[in-house]
Amino acid sequence: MPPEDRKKSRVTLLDVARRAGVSRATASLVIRKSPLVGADTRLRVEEAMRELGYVYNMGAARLRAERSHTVGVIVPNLTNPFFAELLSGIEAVVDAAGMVVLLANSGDHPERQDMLMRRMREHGVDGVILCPAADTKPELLERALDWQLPVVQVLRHISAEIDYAGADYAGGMQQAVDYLALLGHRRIAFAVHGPVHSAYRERTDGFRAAMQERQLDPGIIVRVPDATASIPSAAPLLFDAGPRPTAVICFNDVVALGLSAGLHDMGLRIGEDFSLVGFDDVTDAETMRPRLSSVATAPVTIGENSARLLLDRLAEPAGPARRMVTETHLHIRQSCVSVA
Amino acid sequence: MPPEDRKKSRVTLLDVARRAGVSRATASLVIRKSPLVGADTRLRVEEAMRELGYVYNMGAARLRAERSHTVGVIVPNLTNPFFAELLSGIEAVVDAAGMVVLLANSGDHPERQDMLMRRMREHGVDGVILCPAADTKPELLERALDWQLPVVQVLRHISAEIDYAGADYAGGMQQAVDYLALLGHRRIAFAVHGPVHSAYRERTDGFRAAMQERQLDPGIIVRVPDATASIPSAAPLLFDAGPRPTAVICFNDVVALGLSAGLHDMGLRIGEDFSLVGFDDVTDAETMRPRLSSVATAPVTIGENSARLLLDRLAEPAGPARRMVTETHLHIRQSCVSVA
DNA sequence: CTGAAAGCGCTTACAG
DNA sequence: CTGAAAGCGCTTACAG
Repeated sequence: MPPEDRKKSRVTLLDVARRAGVSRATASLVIRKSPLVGADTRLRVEEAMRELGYVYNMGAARLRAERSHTVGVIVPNLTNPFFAELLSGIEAVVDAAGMVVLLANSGDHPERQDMLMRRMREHGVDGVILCPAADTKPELLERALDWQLPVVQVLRHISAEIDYAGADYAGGMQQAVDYLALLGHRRIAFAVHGPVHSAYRERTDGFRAAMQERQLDPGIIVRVPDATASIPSAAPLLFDAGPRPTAVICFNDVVALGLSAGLHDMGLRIGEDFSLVGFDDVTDAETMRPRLSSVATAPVTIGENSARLLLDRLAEPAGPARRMVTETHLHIRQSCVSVA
Repeated sequence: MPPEDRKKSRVTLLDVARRAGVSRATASLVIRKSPLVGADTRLRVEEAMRELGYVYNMGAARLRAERSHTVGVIVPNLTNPFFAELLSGIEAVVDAAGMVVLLANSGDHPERQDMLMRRMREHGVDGVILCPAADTKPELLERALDWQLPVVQVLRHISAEIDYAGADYAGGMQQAVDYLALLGHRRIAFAVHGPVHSAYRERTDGFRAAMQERQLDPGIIVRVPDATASIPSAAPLLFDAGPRPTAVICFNDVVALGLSAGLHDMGLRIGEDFSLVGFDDVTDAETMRPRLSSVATAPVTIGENSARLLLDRLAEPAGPARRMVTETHLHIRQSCVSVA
């Protein structure tokens, strides 16, 4: 108990062992909860740890054991609430596994992402969960394979040979189109923005396929600005592109929020004069007025899935690549009307 | 170049040194960019590193050097966009300093937070940026001091002797009250929610002081649910608490969004029949309709400040505690009307 | 400007 | 069930 001259040098496992009258190896076994140690010995060691204020040194352990209990997470964006929810799901399961996340933001720049992957490696992460920046070269993943660094792709994928957790975006688009078609809409626009990547393509292709399947014009696609604040003013674009749509499906809820505001500014009443469906179903969907009907992609669940995939991979490095693609669900609220 | 039987064991600094025909110490100096090494030697070593595919092992370095180039970040919440922006600011400056963030979510539970602090220590972080959970005991910080673990408080503070980065919440409330008073409002409600902590108290006290200063009734305070989705239905509470207010100041934008929806549901037109001002000015403020007038607390900046504070502290462990409290700014948009 | 030696705090076989 | 020894990959003085 008397701290004596602690302070100056950290208390080590050897100190604990000496105090408990056992060898360092035994103390080490106690820490790792090995069943090899007798109950009384265990107690003595645990008490010594408490008395001395011992703190486990992961760094030293990792050096010897080659495991860091650390997972890298690289996302292209941190301010989009969608990624915040994803991150929250990842953090929860990583944490529950007794590990900790190293977070980094690639800003959707492949070069930065390269640098970050290197940094993660230098820090000895056991694996990384990566939402690949747009235009990431597949080589990045091959290199990771070379490095023996387990990677799981989340939300976006660039290689079929690597674990992946995402949602069935194409299916989600199908649900949105089906719903609007059922309400009688024939001219349905699709509003996109942001960089092009697998999720972008799946959403766009999903929209086109669903429209074609119903013999509807799949070509009313408008691109709105990436900057959130500029989206509202882009609403008129919806009516510049050929046939006047009666509804719009949005690439994500950020676009939906922005267009909803912009349409309002144009004097259109969402859910009365015009229909709008969002994608992702973030919490804002419920708090806007009219409430936004949106395709739920459950980012928290995707995050959890990606973390579980990685944990499984660490346990079974050699297994075949897995994909966890969750179904989407159209959350119907108030932003759509049926048309005659 | 020929990888030979690499794969099985990692290439170490000794391998690099041998390849370059120098000693391990010299190779180490090259890595750390010491000026002691001759240009030609440096080049030879760098080439050897490239040829061998050498990766620096932070873990080993940290063991010897007692620095991990790692900072822990503990927040009470990850899904609130406000924290996402904060995190984004932190990540940016930590990253720019060549360090990496270890992220954890306390869920606003002091016990979890204790566990996380311990975990951070075990992982050897150089310091931690902490947004203390509500009801955190000050002892937590004293212990950190004991541990020689640099901590900076962010957004909320529980000790004046520890660095702190936040915003002038009371001043922000003053701005909100002044603005509404100028528009002629006399009965102004204050809608709060969430756990009680320093920022909560500063906002509440700030509201009360500003109201009193203007001889207005500071007592119309209503508590709305914590769950975002339940806030709209709490809007009627505003009119149950004594004198009928003509305006409401919200604890944060999450409350503002929710009440805005709820007031709309009651048939009130924000910015015409009723006035509402938010707090934090997150991106949603600009995209809602009517646009939300909100007190900007600049979470990204606060995040940056906290990270800089920590970096400074690492450079100068002994200096006096510092506080960086940024001014708020009332961003006037469309959600308020003047009353006769 | 470069090299040989010791050591950071653990874990891992290997004996007993 | 416990102990003595070696080693993980670096950095840190200390000589030269």
